[in-house]
Amino acid sequence: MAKPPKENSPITEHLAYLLAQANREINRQLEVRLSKEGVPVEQWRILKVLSDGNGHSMGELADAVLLNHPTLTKMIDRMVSDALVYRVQDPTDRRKVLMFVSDRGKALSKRLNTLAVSQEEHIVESYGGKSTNELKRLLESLIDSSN
Amino acid sequence: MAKPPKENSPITEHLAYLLAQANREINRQLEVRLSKEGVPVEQWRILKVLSDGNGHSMGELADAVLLNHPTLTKMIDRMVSDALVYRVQDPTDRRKVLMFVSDRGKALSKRLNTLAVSQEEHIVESYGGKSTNELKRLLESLIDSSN
DNA sequence: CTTCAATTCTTGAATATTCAATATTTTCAA
DNA sequence: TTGAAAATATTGAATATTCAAGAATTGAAG
Repeated sequence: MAKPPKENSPITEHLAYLLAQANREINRQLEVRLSKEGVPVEQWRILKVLSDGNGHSMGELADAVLLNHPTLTKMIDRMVSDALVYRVQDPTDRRKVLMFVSDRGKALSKRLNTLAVSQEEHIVESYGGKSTNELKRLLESLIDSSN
Repeated sequence: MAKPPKENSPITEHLAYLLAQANREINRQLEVRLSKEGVPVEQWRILKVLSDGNGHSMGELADAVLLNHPTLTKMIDRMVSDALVYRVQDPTDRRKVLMFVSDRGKALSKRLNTLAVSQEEHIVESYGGKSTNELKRLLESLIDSSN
């Protein structure tokens, strides 16, 4: 039952490749939707994570939104300029910076979520709800098994 | 049965996010393996695709290896310097450039494949052969349904 | 306590990617 | 057959990402 690809089998049989391809495609579609608000996918992730209203440290946030620390720092700089988020020094550990979403950021986040949800609805339509749920379940457990 | 995320559900319930997360994780693992040969994942893809021995145009290749044209051009420049691949102008359509893999490139490709296969074997061990195959099948059909 | 190592975030330089424009060749309609 | 439009690949400038180093704070061992 276990069938890793053979040495000479096409690249399209590698899990790593299929994941990259699927991710690229879905990400591109999402990008198109979000471009209505002129915002990259990463900013949607950031706003979504911060929208729980709690402060999140840069380290936490970087993990959650799948960005390296320096990349996140620079993206947050831009978002601060756009008044979408703001920094507060963590009073209990002054090495840390806690990020919060502004009202403006919350409003944008809401609009972005609508767009993201509508994308997923579109996927569910063409791909099927059952497949979508199975795929999600399998991805979650792959991620779990990789830690 | 169809359950797209609600507006306020966590980002971890979005297919787009799960794909990005899984891809990031698996890609990172592969990167570690391939670093033994000092080669980025994209070069593995390129060498693998070219290893069928046929000439592939830059356009074809860019699609196959999931890179934009200019990015591919520059990566190929490096690989030409490293004598892994070479360019030939397509005699039947001189707008096109056909890429071929050199002997040195073939040898490297073989070693890279061993590493990539061993990664997938490792995934199969911890994640299970059944899950791996199901996941691959679902990813393939997601990709199909997105065209 | 004090000092040294670890943690957290940011910065700057090096590197890579992307966007828009260019050059070349082919296609095809008039 | 000619000339305009489309297709293909590359280039250069603008942008973004990454790597390595730095600054500030905390933790913890002696």
